[in-house]
Amino acid sequence: MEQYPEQLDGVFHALSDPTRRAIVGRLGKGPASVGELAKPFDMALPSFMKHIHLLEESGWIRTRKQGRVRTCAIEKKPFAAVETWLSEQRALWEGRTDRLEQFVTAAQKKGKSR
Amino acid sequence: MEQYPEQLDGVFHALSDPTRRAIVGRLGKGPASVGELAKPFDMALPSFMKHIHLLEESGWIRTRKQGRVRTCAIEKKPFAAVETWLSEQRALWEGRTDRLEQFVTAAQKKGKSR
DNA sequence: GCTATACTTAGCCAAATGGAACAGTATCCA
DNA sequence: TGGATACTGTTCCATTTGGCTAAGTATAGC
Repeated sequence: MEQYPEQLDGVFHALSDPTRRAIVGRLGKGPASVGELAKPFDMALPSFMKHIHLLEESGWIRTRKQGRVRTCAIEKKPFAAVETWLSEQRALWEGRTDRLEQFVTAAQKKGKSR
Repeated sequence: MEQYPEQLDGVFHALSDPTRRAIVGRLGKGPASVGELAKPFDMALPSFMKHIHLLEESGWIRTRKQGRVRTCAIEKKPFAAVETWLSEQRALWEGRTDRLEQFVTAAQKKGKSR
């Protein structure tokens, strides 16, 4: 149930940048190449790549290079980590831990598969 | 439904530090003074205060000074903001937006008041 | 009034972040 | 083979972060 705190550091830090949230948002609709992802942003590619790397290191995306194209896809585990943290907090301020398990399980069923 | 993106920057950034997550966790159990909050941390007070200020600016806590004691309490709005973002993402990858409203409403009912 | 308490303000520092430019490398296609 | 495409590696830069110390202010209590 508990997350390794250092992991959460990265998970949340990744979301603190609008470019990265946008990337996660875009990948929610399906995988895409770095080039595709970069197009909407007025930013040099190397700068953009830093965000891609950070997202990969923090676990939000996974990437695979085939030929000269690197394809990116979303990872769902971090969402669960964030949800777990949220529900732990709610459990605290509601003063009862029994709802914790309930809430997480329900949330993950909505998010369904992996 | 949409959040102002700059607000989300701060909301997530605040959570990317373990000290700040711990403070939020502690305040989930009820209000506390800066001194009380700082006790568990092996950190100079001015350093600790920076975290308090950042949490206040990002909206996670509200503080009030009475006499020489500043008391801190949790704010619940940012939780809703995070939950909204999460559910928007889920809605995306589930390919249907109709569940979005549902999920948020359900989640907020669990978090109840405020 | 004096002293201890509870922050505050100010300034310093090393490391990390988020951007840039420029020059590679590795494929793909004609 | 030769050029265009899609990254990648390297280096640079200003700003932000997260910590520190030292000194200051404002109550609270005796």
